[in-house]
Amino acid sequence: MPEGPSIVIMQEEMQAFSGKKILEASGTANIDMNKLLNRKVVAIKTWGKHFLICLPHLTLRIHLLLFGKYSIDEPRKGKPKLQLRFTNGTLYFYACSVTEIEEDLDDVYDWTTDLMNKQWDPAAARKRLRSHPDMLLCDALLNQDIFAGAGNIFKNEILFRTRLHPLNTVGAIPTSKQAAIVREMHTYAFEFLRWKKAGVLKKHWEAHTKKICPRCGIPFHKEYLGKTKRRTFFCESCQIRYA
DNA sequence: CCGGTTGTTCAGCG
DNA sequence: GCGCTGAACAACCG
Repeated sequence: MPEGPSIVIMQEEMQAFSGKKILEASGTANIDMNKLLNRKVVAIKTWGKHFLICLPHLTLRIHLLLFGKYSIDEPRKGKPKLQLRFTNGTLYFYACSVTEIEEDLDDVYDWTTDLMNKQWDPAAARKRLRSHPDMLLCDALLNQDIFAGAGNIFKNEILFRTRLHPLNTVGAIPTSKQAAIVREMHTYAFEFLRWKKAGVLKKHWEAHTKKICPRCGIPFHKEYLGKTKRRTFFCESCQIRYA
């Protein structure tokens, strides 16, 4: 579930609870459930992979990590980390991280970094990318300070679309390629959203989990690369290595 | 049925 | 203090 577009879908599914009062709060998360009682959800927001339930002067930050799941009205097996009952239904969150944010969200989050946000700023993203010349592309494309909401699927698909080898450093590639990464990231984010909603996301993968390059037909490499050591699928022939 | 993973944080170590 | 490694979390798919 966890990449940015999936969190936007979750937000849409839970939007009916915005404006509602918490009648019951429980779960294994290490927060004080009592203080949530009778408080009104003033907004539900997202930033990258962060799902934000805003109460007056307090925000619950839910991160699904790798395995997290949620449901509405239908409890799953296992103990929820957080369960919130409202007049119009109950929200369940499993295997996730739940933390509290006391500060003003605008002081915590740079909304221009979030691929899914209206305030997404490609020029600012190019600048942030450029500021890490020694970072490998396979790490940069997962960096939430540069591309909030991007995940491993994004990384593999964008590197393939831009014909860039994952082991290039940011500084080694042309400025035009840096711009192409930023552009494709944003384009793919909304394709991901559309395809995920339609249940056809996997069908559109060109690189992620693939064994053969769809462009030239030779076998993909599958390696765990970079500081992030995440699965990377790439074509040694089609994806250019500058340095 | 087991192995692997759309992710992040933190403890422990050198 | 730094960077690196591994653990922890714990659900589902193939």
